[in-house]
Amino acid sequence: MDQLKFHVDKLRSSGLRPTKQRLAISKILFDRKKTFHFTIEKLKKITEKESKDQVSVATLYNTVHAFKEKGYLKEISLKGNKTFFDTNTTHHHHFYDEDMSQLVDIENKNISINSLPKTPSGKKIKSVEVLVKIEDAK
Amino acid sequence: MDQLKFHVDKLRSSGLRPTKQRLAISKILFDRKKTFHFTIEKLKKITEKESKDQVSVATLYNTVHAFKEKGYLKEISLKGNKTFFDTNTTHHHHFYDEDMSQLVDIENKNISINSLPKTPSGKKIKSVEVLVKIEDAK
DNA sequence: TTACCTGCAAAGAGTTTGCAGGTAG
DNA sequence: CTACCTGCAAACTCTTTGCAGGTAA
Repeated sequence: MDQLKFHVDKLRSSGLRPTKQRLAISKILFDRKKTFHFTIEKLKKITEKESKDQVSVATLYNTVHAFKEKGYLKEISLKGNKTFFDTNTTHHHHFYDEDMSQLVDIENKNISINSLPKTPSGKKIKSVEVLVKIEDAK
Repeated sequence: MDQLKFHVDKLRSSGLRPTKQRLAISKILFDRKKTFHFTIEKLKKITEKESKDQVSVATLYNTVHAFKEKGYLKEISLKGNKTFFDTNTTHHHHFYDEDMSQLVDIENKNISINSLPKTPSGKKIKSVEVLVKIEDAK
């Protein structure tokens, strides 16, 4: 069962033991071909539907945060109360549909920035994130 | 007293009566030459220092939100628990120093984006926001 | 066994809301 | 006067933490 090993390794390398609940979370997050954008609330609903074992919010939070620390997940800069995570950890950007509260990836190669002002002294650039907000066409 | 009229008008046009507390808030926000970035918490500390009248959080929230609805303030897309507002309502971008939790404006003309991917069908672009995260140079 | 993990529930942090007394028009 | 506004505190939402019983190694 190589698929299982994949998830066990993700958990162990994040400093977590592979328990039933955590394996269920790992499968939901990483057994997909396309990028997955989610909030803890959304992830909770999916575990309730897809996993036979109950998963508490405490476990969701500590597992997601461990994955994020390890770099397997990225947190997205968005205003609002809820925190969004992204399984696409490459350098990329987003469309954000506020009406639908939905994110769509924009590949980095599809955006290019011509010029940037000088960085404040003593500082260096850590990342450049572009957020394109969209709405229904009139 | 033209300065007073300026603030009274800002409040009235936002659908609010000009009370002592609200005038104090308006002065703190708009009597400045430079852009002001703030959270409700920061604004509360300033009112405690600069205004002789006490201002409750309820008043801070409803006044700031009315200004935002009217377009006198802009909410900034940033991850995290606290909501950031900006007195610069023009189309512009930001440097964000996460260590200092501090924002610096980048004028729109100082950034140019070469290409954008096609917008999802049935949608149109509402805004394009660039966030440049910075950190201490090594 | 031992150390870590679980669900639960309580605690925190930021924001919003309900209310009784106060103020602008 | 009337409608709106105030401060206070309670309520809400999302997230974090403490704990007693359970599980991986």
